Amino acid sequence: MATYKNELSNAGSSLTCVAEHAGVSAMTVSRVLNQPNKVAEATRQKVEASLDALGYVPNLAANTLRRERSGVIVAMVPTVENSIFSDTIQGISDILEAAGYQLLLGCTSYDLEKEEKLTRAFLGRRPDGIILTGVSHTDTTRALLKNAGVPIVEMWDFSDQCSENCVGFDNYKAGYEIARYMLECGYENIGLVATTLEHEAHEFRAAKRSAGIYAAFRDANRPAPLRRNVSDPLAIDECGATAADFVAANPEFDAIICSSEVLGVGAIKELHGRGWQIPEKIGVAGIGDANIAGLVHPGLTTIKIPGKRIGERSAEILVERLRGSHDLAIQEDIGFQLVVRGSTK
Amino acid sequence: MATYKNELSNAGSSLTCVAEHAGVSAMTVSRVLNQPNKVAEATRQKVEASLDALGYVPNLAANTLRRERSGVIVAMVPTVENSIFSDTIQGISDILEAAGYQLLLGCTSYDLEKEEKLTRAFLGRRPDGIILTGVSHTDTTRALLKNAGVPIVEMWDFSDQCSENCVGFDNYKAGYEIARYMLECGYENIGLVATTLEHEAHEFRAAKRSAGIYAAFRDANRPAPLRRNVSDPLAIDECGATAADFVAANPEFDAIICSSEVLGVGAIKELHGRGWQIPEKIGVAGIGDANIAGLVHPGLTTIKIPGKRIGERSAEILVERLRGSHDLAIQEDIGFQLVVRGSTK
DNA sequence: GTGAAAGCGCTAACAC
DNA sequence: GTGTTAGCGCTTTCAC
Repeated sequence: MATYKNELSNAGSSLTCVAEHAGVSAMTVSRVLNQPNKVAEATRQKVEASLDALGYVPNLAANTLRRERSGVIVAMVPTVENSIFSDTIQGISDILEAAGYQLLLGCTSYDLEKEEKLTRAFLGRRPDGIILTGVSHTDTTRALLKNAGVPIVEMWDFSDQCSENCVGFDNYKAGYEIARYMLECGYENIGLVATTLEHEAHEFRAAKRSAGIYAAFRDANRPAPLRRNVSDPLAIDECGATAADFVAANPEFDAIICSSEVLGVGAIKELHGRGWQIPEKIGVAGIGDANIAGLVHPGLTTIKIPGKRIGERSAEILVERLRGSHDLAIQEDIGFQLVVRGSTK
Repeated sequence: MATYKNELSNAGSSLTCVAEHAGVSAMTVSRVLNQPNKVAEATRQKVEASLDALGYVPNLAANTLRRERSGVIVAMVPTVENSIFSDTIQGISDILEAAGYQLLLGCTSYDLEKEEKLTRAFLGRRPDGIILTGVSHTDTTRALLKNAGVPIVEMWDFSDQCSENCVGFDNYKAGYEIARYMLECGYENIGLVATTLEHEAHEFRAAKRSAGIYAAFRDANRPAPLRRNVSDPLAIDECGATAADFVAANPEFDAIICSSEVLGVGAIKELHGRGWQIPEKIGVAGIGDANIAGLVHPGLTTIKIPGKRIGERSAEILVERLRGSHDLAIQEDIGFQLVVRGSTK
């Protein structure tokens, strides 16, 4: 005897329930959902009424199992708490939603081991595609991804030697550019405040930016800048204190380059608080312009990275790939932009 | 004949493949994965070797289908681009990860219709729980949720009459508190700059905050403040311009209350830029302290909302509920905090 | 235009 | 301790 659930509990309401309710077969209901034009008008209306009456919600787990296609895209970013990647996530989300995909978001905390763990866990969902931040991953992560045969996009970095899809900017050039600008401004004694994340591997994006900074000094025939590292690059007050202490300890400095937006803004706030004149007494530059560089006074001279665009393009490329429009890996340099504000003269 | 895939493509590698490779039944492999102590040591090692050799990744779609439990929690927030909800998401993510759940994130753009759409789509994944922002939803959304029988938590608002789990703060009180503070400061002519989102329903959180503000004026026997609305409450420059124009048009103002952090910060920047002395000439207050209120100069006097805590508790309560520890709905008032900075005297 | 059968990968329930 | 059977909800294939 029929056992379809009534309107008060669709928790188990299946195609079969709807089929019984409408007096047709499950297949017909499935067709109404997926290829309605292959169903007679009268049948369709009958089925749609039952669909409504039972409050049917398709079970996408069954769908995934049968179709070997989940409609899920995984994206992993280093942090979601800080706003660095907020607009990237928004960009990804917008594109995926329009294309009918759902977003499974992971947060790696800048930790490749955690990225590996998440990759393993997420692959269980049989995602149709994966967006990763950066081009550095553990060997196991790479193996897992390759093994799974899922198309991937690496974002927020750029390398034309990459075999994967890759959307971002050249972190080395970004570092080079801000340093070049500061040197051309005529600053004589520039200090560098940077994160320590880069100890891991030279592939890291922060390490690339530092490398670019050093290269600009070399090309200008200047000695490498004195450097101080911050331990928690997202803690703005701590960053500011470190930067200000660094300046205080090196009276010859006329400027500092900070390797991130948070660092730069923290430095401006703290130096300002301690009575240093910016930019007269000390110039400050940063890298990154997500949402706070323009708020402090004076504003932070920095490198603007089009995060939303990176997210959008990453998702777009993945979607195109899934539609089969592209077979070759795409490497896309989104570029960046020098933004000069009041923190430099 | 056996057809298990080799190491280069696990795309289809199933329990059965692993079982054949190890010379056992699929059930035994399943046991090694789920209840290893019920398997003989020797068998276990053999199976684990095969698991490794084939790079087996469990298919969670099949798991979900069979177990009627997906291990997925859905969370929906109004925006992911602005940092308002960033730490809430981080809080949710931290707790869920520790509890072994995956997070499916949705962004409603402050739109209840979109929330309904997303709800429908996400329910297809058979999530084990759902976290929603606010207590206002369309009737259909409510019906869908009820019908699905999924435990839910509503966050970022608080109502002790709510039949659902609810974690947040009293938006009305938050509005009341900032207005009360400004009145007690001795400001005589206060303007109100607010968002227009509240046109929808009086349930909306922004509308509640406004209602609280008006109530504070009434309780102080003051007439309702003059008010101006901003159209895009997330566009900081536009917000600032609107606020500054409002002040310029009403020379009698000695202070303004802004209904959000972005508004408040935008106002300070723009007023400062136009040469208004803050707080001497004009006081500025806001609501919200996600990450920028303390960066402008002077800092914004505002209401700090513990977003991360809200996210953590929301996820915790959901997880407890899923473990069966609680049956009754929990309403938890996380509270808020008045933060006085330089923008008020 | 519609339906019946089979099977995606997994595990609960029951043998042995 | 291990294997067999059945079925979760869906769609592909083929039959009518």
